[in-house]
Amino acid sequence: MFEPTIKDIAKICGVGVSTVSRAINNHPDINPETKEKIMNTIKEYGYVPNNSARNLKRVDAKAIAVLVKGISNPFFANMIKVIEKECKKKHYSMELSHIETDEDEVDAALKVVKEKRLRGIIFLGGLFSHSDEKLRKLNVPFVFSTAGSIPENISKNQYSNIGVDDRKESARMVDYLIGLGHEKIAMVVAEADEESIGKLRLEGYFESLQAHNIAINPKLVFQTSDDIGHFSMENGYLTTKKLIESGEEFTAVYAVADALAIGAIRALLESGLRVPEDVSVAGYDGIDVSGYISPSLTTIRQPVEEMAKDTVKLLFDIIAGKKDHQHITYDGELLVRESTKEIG
Amino acid sequence: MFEPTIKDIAKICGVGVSTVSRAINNHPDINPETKEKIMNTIKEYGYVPNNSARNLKRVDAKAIAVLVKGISNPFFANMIKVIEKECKKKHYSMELSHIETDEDEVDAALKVVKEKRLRGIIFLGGLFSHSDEKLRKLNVPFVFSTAGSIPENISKNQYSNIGVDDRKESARMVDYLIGLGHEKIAMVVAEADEESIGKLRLEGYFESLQAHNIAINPKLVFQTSDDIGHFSMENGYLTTKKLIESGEEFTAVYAVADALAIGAIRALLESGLRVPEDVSVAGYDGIDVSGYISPSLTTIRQPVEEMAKDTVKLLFDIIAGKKDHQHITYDGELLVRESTKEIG
DNA sequence: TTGTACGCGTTATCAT
DNA sequence: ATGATAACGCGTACAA
Repeated sequence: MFEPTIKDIAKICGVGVSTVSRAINNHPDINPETKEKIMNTIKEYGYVPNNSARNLKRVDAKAIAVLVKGISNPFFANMIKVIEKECKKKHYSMELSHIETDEDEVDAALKVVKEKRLRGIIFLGGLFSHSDEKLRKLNVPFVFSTAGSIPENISKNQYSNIGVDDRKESARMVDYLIGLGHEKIAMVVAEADEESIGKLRLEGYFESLQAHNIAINPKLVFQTSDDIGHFSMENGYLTTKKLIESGEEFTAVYAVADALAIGAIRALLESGLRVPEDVSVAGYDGIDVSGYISPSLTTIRQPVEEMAKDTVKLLFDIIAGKKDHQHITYDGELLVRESTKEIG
Repeated sequence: MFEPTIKDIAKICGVGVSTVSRAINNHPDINPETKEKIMNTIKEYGYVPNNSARNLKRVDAKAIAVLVKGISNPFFANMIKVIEKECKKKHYSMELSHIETDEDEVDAALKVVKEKRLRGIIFLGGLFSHSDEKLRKLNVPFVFSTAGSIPENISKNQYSNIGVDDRKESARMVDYLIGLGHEKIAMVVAEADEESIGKLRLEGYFESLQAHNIAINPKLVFQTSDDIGHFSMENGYLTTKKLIESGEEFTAVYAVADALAIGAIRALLESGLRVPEDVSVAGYDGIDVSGYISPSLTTIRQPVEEMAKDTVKLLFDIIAGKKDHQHITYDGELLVRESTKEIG
């Protein structure tokens, strides 16, 4: 199989390599006829420019990268779409890359920046446990998005952060449940031990209970299993089964993610409990499906579109030198739906 | 900001570049002490090898790429996970890349192969409308997965194909509904006009009706809107609303995707119709959530895990020259659950 | 075991 | 408008 290079094309056309390069890259200084001839040979021979070689030379890529932690999270799918659309508007290309749960996102970022000469990075998901020093190495602007609340350990002028305050919003949900008369609120939580959204949301739960002088009952806090998808419906289902079997009394279940809540509802229903008549159920995230199931799920919706748009805008502003790093917190929206109900 | 290259590291360590290279790439011919010293300086200076330069030199990457069309499809998330796991077992790395709906997957494949010197490609989703000629340019083995049924227009020894026969499985679902006594089966279909799974599944519907001598009522076939996500719950919801408003009589709704079916159920419920007492609903795909909603959804489950595993295995076998291209068809599994019911 | 030098395919600079 | 040529950063053949 013959893989033509730019040299081959040049030779075939009887021109220099730079002319071919100009044809490919839409440079102005080129005779339209020459260009057309070159483009035709390119098509004829199926020439595909080697991106590695291009990136090697290129200084400036007019591109950004989006680094997503946890590809399976449907929550990100929407954000990515919006980000992509916004990038297109600015004539930037977007490199999407996903990182393993156990991979260091800053290391990954370091790599792609070097490889592709990007102008900026958006981190979706993941944690904040990065040293100032490492972050400094990343000498392109970057924005963390949907990252819970702002950690105190790194200097704020190193990076931007956009997201909702998970602790606060979580407390708001529990406030709401308490307002409905619930006091025995069971908690289904994932990844509470790590520095993650799970922990923040659990803290919000504690915070709200304390604020209302309701004693915390540790027997009502159930951790999901580590063996299967942490935020999966299956995990919500199994964990809620355990809760039911524990015999502990409860009038509401609050799960730190909609997927978990959906599993929880199923588990309750199968045990003969009605939702919301016997038990109220609340979730967090506001994923699409939460509004289509029956009963539809009361949850906290994050303003995904708005956040995504602002993330891109902010990043471009920083790239253009128009702005400094910022830390923006959005309010979540409490979506009161069918799965929660006032009690006696 | 100083970005050290391999030369800088070599100079700092007082060694040649090749020694540094050997240290990085775990080559055997190197003094352990030298290696340690080099690795330390690398860490100290935060040296990150430039991947573009590496790829440019590299002939053989021990890596494959997975090209996914439609990142938002939760159906693929599972497959990708399995593929990744299998790749790790073989000590291959996996490059995940997503393609726009309107992008040509073969062109995209051509690019990544050149850029990364990959050994093989797995296509997830997407269509088959590619010319033999173009496919031939892709001189690494590739496997199409979950691609519906096999098209006749390209030579089968050019590529492999793994998937379920969407037309047949779709017919099976309709057979089942008819077996329950349903004759007025409404259809919610997406992308029926293109050469896609939507069309195949619709054909299966026609096939089954004809086989049972039931007249096809075009007024019961509803196309989803093109304006919003083709396979989204919202689209299923809105389309079913239209169906209900049309006044056409029906006892069952068959949607060509679970997401659509979930939207359909919601629409029916909101209109005061009970599922399955008044209307049976069936989906297709077997995504996780279909088993957790109430009523749980009768659907066709594709053997995702098995297919993903076999896809990887087959690709590796072809790479190793152990096998020729193959075309494997899996049987779907009819998951009879709560959303369908026998009628008088 | 280690170092030198060349080339991978492209773009940018400079000359023409 | 076009062509020759020097980088880009790395791996590797070959020499030492």
